Amino acid sequence: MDFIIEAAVKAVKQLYQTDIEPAAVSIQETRKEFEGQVTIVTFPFTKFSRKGPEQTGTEIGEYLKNELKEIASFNVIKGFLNLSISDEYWISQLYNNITADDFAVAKPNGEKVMVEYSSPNTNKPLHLGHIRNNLLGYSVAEILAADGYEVIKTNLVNDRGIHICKSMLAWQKFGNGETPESSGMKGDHLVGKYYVAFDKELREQLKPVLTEVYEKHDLSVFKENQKAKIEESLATIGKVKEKRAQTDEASQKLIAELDEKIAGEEDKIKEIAKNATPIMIETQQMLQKWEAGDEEVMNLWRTMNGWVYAGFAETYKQLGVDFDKYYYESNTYLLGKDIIEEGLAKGVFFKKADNSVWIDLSSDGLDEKLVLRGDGTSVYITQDMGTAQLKYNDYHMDRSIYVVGNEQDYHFKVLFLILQKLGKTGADGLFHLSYGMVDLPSGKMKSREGTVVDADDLMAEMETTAKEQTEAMGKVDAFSEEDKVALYHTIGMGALKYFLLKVDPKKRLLFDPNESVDFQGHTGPFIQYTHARIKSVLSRADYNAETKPAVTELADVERDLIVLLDKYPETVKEAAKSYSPAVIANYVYELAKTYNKFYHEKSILQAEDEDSKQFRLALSASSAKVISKGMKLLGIEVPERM
RNA sequence: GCACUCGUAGCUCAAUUGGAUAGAGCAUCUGACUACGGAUCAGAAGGUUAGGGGUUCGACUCCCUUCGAGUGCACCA
Repeated sequence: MDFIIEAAVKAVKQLYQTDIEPAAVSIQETRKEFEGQVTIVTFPFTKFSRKGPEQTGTEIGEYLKNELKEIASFNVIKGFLNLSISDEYWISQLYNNITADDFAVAKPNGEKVMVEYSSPNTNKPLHLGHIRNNLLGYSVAEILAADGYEVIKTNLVNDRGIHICKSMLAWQKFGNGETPESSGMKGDHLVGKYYVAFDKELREQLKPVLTEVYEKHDLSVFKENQKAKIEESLATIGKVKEKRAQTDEASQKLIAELDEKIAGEEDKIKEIAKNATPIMIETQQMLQKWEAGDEEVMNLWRTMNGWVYAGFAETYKQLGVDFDKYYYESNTYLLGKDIIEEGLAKGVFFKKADNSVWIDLSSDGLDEKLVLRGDGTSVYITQDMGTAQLKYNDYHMDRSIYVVGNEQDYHFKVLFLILQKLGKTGADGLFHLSYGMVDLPSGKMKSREGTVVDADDLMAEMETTAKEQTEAMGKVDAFSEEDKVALYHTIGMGALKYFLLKVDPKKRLLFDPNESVDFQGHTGPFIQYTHARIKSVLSRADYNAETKPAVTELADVERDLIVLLDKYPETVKEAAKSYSPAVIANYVYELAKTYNKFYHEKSILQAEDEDSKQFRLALSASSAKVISKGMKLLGIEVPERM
């Protein structure tokens, strides 16, 4: 609708002798209860016109109507100028733009963008939280590609570290040589099983250590600094308990607070005490061996990671996501130290007496942040600085997007700020696509309480539900077994993906495992059904896409449909700009809904005449095309029949 | 304690980024052509946008404040 904005700018200049920016023209879709398709808000112009909003609107309306042949009529209600654009214009949009093969196919914009997503740990299988991450990352990559970017999808695999050693050690101790082949388990699940086994053993071994602390008050197994921390916590617990004893039983809120405080301190002690268990000490030793390149440990590491990768590959395939480039932390965890040197030389970082390196971000409203330990070893952020540099060296991308949960907001704020202060090329193009956690009705998913929703299980359940629902309708009896299986996958995944993607990424998402994902209403299958139905109609008709039927007037639903279809390219732009698949999801739903309304109101195959029929077929074909394109941006397939 | 995020119909989500009478789906109730596919469509009911104050011609949106929920504040990753 740029031509309207342009004309409005001209109108203000002609009528009120004032130059305004195109961005200053507030333009929006006309609300359904009023006549017209495009509305200009005229309140902002009253200061130039020095007339009331109605009169200003009328004057601009008159001007536009004379100036633009596309404007058939207008009406003014309060400060809103509603423009009715001619049917001729909409019909020509359909035939000249929407039905064209290159409709909404963006020209390459010459910019490169990297999208990093998934980034799993190789010690346990993927869960629902990972699913959201993967779907978001994949979809954002698709959307950016559709907007003309060259996209590189990357996966930074967390394949090393103490947590990986935990499952390795547990397998060594309790595994009896079990393999995916011998157990029939998917590799990632098998490794996850030993991660759980480790945790169980750790809890057993923790009991005597805690007894030492709480009953015998013997802290001799701990190092000096650990001792000090435990003593501090013990002292706090003592004080809080005293206060609790004096508190009136009636003030329940205060008691709850105090109990929480005690639990918090006890957790701190537990964390420290864990390190004194034999199994944790062994794990630490294993990690040291790994870092030293010990042959036996490396072999075990390679073998078990290999199992996990095979498992992940299967999950990714089911999910329909993929990557152009894998980075492994085992290759990147030592990076970043040269950047420390660089930062020190530039005066961005400073050194403390114990040789540790820091950055002072207090002028940016943040704290001092450690970037290198006193013993010269890296911390998390050191490594991330190095990896950012590595990625840039590899691809020289203009932008880099990290799809990571919002619990790491602070980390990325700091990381990006550091890179900017270092004056790194590309630092301004960094963006943390921070998404909300997936919660259950009971709150967070907790592996210890067994409430984690496993990715593979969930996908399998979705397919089963799709199967039940479809069979109940008895519409696929003619399908081959193979086609049925494929269809159930398409529908089940469509329901799941749409359910997760229709919500604004920033917002937390509630998932109730006891309530199956819907297949009716505002859902993926609703949209898939609409597509299949259109295809069914098209297959029964002799649709001629080449000729242009002589149609000059539109029914309201027909016009609504074209207006929506016409909006698709700018919707993709908006989604790309805000990195939000939800924008696409809501648009496609609106489109499907409008098509269904049209379908019910207007007969296609029994249209009044051949021109109308061909016109409605063109509308139908275009709707199917845009539904299919939009859903593809969400990573959702649409079936021909269902 | 400090910082950040969030709070919209019973439930799950929208609201063109400050615009008109806050819209959808689910659930509830009422209807639909002997069908171009009923996983659909039409309608009813459902709201003090957590509460209070402010800025503005105009506030779900911006500012202040109270309440409630979540997350982060390691020489862990």
